[in-house]
Amino acid sequence: MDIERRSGCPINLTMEVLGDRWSLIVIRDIMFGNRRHFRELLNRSEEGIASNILAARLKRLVSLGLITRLDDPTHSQKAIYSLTEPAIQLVPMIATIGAWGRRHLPVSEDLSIRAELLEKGGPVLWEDFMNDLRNMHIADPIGGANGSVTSPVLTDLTNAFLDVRAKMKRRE
Amino acid sequence: MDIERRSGCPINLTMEVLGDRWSLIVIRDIMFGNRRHFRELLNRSEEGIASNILAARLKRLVSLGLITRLDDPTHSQKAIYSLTEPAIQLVPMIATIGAWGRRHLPVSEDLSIRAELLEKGGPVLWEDFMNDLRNMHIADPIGGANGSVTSPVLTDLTNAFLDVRAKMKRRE
DNA sequence: CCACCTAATTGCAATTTGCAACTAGTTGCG
DNA sequence: CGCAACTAGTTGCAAATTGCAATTAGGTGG
Repeated sequence: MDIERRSGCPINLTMEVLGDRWSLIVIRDIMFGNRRHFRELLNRSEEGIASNILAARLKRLVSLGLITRLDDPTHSQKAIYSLTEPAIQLVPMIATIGAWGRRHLPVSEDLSIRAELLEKGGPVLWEDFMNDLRNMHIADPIGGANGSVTSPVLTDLTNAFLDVRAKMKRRE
Repeated sequence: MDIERRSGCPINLTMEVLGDRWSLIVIRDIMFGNRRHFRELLNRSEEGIASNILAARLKRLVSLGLITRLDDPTHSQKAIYSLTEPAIQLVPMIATIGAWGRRHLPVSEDLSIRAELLEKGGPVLWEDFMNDLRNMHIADPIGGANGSVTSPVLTDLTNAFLDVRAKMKRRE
């Protein structure tokens, strides 16, 4: 698969790659939710992606070099989706997007705590996170998928999210 | 107009607002090209936007509060489109998007020089640019549109772009 | 007064999206 | 073995969106 290349502008080309309603959502779930299998991405999606759309986006992202597809040794039909280096380098962009959305759009408290921490952590935290992601997606994608390789940064973000969600539940 | 609100995640909401092929392109042209009228946006577009798409996007961006539409006093049919504060705060996001695109996609030399300077300038330059944009779009949108209020940062970016483009022409 | 400029709108074909059902095969458990 | 549940998708179809070309309705300037 190839992009259209309406112009050589970096903004335009990035929008041609990621400028649809689902591509960045899929990358976000792989990156922050560590969803590494089709079913995880499908069933645990906040936004309720349809299976055909998910399949099409995964295929497209693989062909664009943003994710890789690897056979899961524990199940001959299972595939492990992992981020590539270009996708990992989206961390600063995703952090900036999250910071803008949190400030200007009607976000919910639980789903925006990670964006808040990511913004507060700044480039130093982003670099740590990117190094964690390299370990879980490039150095050892199988270990990253089955939980034997973890990310300290992601653990902190996830715990903060679960804390806020629990707090919200108690308030109900 | 309202967004769909599939979920309260900041990434998702931002993609619901800007996650299509044209919205950010239009904002980019207003912001970096200072295209403030319909015809300028239509005819001087690198990517060749169609008039119906441009009209629909302008209407949508106005209703989402990212741009304003003001009657041009020099021509009763002309409208001046200006950025609002939320759109001006997209500068860091656009800079980060441009930096990623420049690094990972087949950009052209002329159209990526601004992204390079914006990345090199960092948050300090972004703040200067945002203050310039406030002068040209919020404090005095008419002056900003007719050229009597200008932006030093934008002048530098534009000159660098024209230099590179001239250099490329000479090499042909 | 007429050509050109202004911001769109309209008609229509092609593409994309979204939903629901379905496929084809694998695995775990009794 | 036998069967339910799980795996990654595919298929069919209606609805919405996009993109192109032509057109509209009025305004301006010589």
